[in-house]
Amino acid sequence: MDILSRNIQDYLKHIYALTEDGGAASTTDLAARLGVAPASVTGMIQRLANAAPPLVEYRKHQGVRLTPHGEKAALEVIRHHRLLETYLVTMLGYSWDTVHEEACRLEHVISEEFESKIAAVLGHPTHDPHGEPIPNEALEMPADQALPLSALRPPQKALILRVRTENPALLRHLEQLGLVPGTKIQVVGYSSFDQNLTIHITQARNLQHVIGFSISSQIYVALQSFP
Amino acid sequence: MDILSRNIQDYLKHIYALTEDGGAASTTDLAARLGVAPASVTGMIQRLANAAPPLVEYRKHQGVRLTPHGEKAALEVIRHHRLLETYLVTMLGYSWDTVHEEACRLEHVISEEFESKIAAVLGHPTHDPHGEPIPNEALEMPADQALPLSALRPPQKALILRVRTENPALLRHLEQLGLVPGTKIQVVGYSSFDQNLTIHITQARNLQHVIGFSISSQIYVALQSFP
DNA sequence: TATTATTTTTAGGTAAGACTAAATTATTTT
DNA sequence: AAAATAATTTAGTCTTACCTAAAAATAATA
Repeated sequence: MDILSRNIQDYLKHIYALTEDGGAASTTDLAARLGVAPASVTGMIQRLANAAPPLVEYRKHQGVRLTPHGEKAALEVIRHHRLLETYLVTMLGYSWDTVHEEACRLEHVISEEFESKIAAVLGHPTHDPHGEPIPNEALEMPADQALPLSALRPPQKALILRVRTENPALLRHLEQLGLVPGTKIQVVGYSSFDQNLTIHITQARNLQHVIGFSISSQIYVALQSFP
Repeated sequence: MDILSRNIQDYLKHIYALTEDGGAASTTDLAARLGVAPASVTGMIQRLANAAPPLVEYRKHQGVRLTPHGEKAALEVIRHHRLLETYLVTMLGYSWDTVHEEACRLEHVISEEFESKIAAVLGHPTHDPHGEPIPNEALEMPADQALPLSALRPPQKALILRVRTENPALLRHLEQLGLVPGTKIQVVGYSSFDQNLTIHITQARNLQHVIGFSISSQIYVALQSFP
């Protein structure tokens, strides 16, 4: 298992995402993300677990996690992806809702030389245009204490760190609302019935939006100490 | 045959190169270029000829040429490749002997949006770093009356237009000699025994090199009218 | 025309995925 | 605890997209 196919790289990338919280990734979740049948996932997982060296740790019915080897491979792909997104937006004028697709294709083919050259041109960025952290050259993920906006309650204040979605329509919507990384907000309302949050954008005088859980759970923020 | 595999794209690219002179491309030549057995080429050629629409015109034992459809596909790949080479050298500091490999991988995955964005950033270049013409957006190849340096005899003068090789070692060698696109030269010697040419570099006072046929036949020039 | 070189055919192989259907195992609910 | 539901795995197939070696056919050349 010397060179990993694009497909395998994608599996690893998604397993990484599903296990970031510390748990294991289930067959079904992986299948849903990858758009294939659960049985296909089991098959691939078995291949990954039996590879030398093993890329995942797998016990039947318990889900998978990445081995150190698998994690390294996943981080390599993720670094490629996020550097590419940053490059495309910064240097080629891509909009943040269209970069994902292009980066998904390029991430599997660029060389280490390409990676290091765009990293240098960009000044070794630590976050991509969506605010996602970019693993450094040693593949260490910059840590931050982000929590989902959906966890906040009035009158908490926060700084938007990242937007965890690739849905182009949603990204355009968020951009319109001004809910992008770097924006300072205050939660001014919460409805326990539908979990809607009312968000006030600190910088703008009269800007206020009501957003549902499916949106607020995808926006990650850092709490601002309340004076 | 809606989306063409990388492999097919490579076949088309090489068929294009082998038929630029007007002739047909032979199975053996193609096999040699692609690094596969002749039988494999025959098989693939038949697939390409039977595709809808057909990508090549093929009669047994007569070699292949591209159909208009196949040519269009080939030019698309070639445009990608040459724009990428130009971009990598100009914007990311690649050296002209290392770009080829990177471009070969990227050429198959970039979108039309990517293509048009780098073309714009570069100011719609007509030639790549090796002097090879870049098809324009309409996939028309810029014409020029280049002829191989090996065809010149003393005391003809010429301008180097392009260097038709991807061999990194040879490219480095040529760069050292100063035999790069844009250089003005004069042929000051010819040996009919070994076909060696003695080349004087016009701009430099005392620079003179003796080069063999295997090199001079890969350098393409435009004749300069002799005053 | 005989020989050589090239090309094509034949027959078969591999690797990477994906799929369905049936069987098994876990988890809930009654 | 038994039954029902949900999730997972097995087993067996299929497709695609190549590749190859050896034999046969064709074309080119001495």
